[in-house]
Amino acid sequence: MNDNFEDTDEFFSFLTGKAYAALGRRLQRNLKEEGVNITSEQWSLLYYLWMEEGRTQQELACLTFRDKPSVSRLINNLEKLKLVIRVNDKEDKRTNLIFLTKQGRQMKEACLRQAKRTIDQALEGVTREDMVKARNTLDVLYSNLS
Amino acid sequence: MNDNFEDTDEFFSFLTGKAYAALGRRLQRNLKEEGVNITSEQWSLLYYLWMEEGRTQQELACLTFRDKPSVSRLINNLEKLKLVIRVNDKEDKRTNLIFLTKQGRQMKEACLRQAKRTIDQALEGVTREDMVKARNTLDVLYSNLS
DNA sequence: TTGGTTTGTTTGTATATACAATTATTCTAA
DNA sequence: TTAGAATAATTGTATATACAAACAAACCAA
Repeated sequence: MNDNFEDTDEFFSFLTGKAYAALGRRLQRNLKEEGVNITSEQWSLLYYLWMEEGRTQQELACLTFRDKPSVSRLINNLEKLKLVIRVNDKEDKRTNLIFLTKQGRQMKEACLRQAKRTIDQALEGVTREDMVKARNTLDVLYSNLS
Repeated sequence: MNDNFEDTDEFFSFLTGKAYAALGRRLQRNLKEEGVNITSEQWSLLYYLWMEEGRTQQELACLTFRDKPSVSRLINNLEKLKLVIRVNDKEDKRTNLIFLTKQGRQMKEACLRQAKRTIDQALEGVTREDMVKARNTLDVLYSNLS
């Protein structure tokens, strides 16, 4: 990279997270159309539970790149919505295992369908190659900063 | 894009915004090292004021891709920190023009320096070409969703 | 000129996030 | 076996965000 400050503008306008934010808003909107009222953040946590239940909050924090308090509070909200339950682990009482409720499990189909739809909308005109490349660049960036 | 759900995983893990979040955290940390205690969000708003003062909140909202309430509250906080002031426009009393205080103006150098440093840290091992490509991909994505 | 619309900002309300400190449980090493 | 370290989760506090609704000023058309 060269040294002038114009890069600052360039860089931050590309990485302001606007694409990410727009994607989250669209996902939420698409879910709403399907009658599902959850946030994109809640979606991302549920996603890993649809893949496999009984994870710890710690695991969910790792998977979703959040800190533990954030996950704790996300789960509070998901519990209020009756989509998940905390089950205190009998083996290790410090740990909560997070399970889907029946209602949470039933949403899976519709939610994955809307996620797919959101992605299709987002990626119109983007080749798979470009998408993978961008992903890799962002991954390098993330690991540089971690 | 093909149709299987594995893409969902791939896609969302790349676009969880983790790179963006990590960048913001690092910027904030770097600023703190320099003795500047502002958030990365506050930085991004100040950035456009360092380039040109006297902008309206509306303009700042556009430039930073935030909604108007978000900008209003960001400015509340920046006012508390004595870094900016609202000046009610005499031509159009609906409008506030946002100016830097002396203190806000003095931070420019240090803040831009730390931004540059943050970017250098983030982009280690990333070619300019890859960075521009990723940026373009994200821009397409954003415009698809807007 | 006046009444309806548009525009710029703020307020209300809910969610999400970070960081630091705390609590509760488990592990571990003397 | 027990005291101190490590681990899982929660709480406190502050910031940022979205969406909807409210408010005030300005514009505009009949």
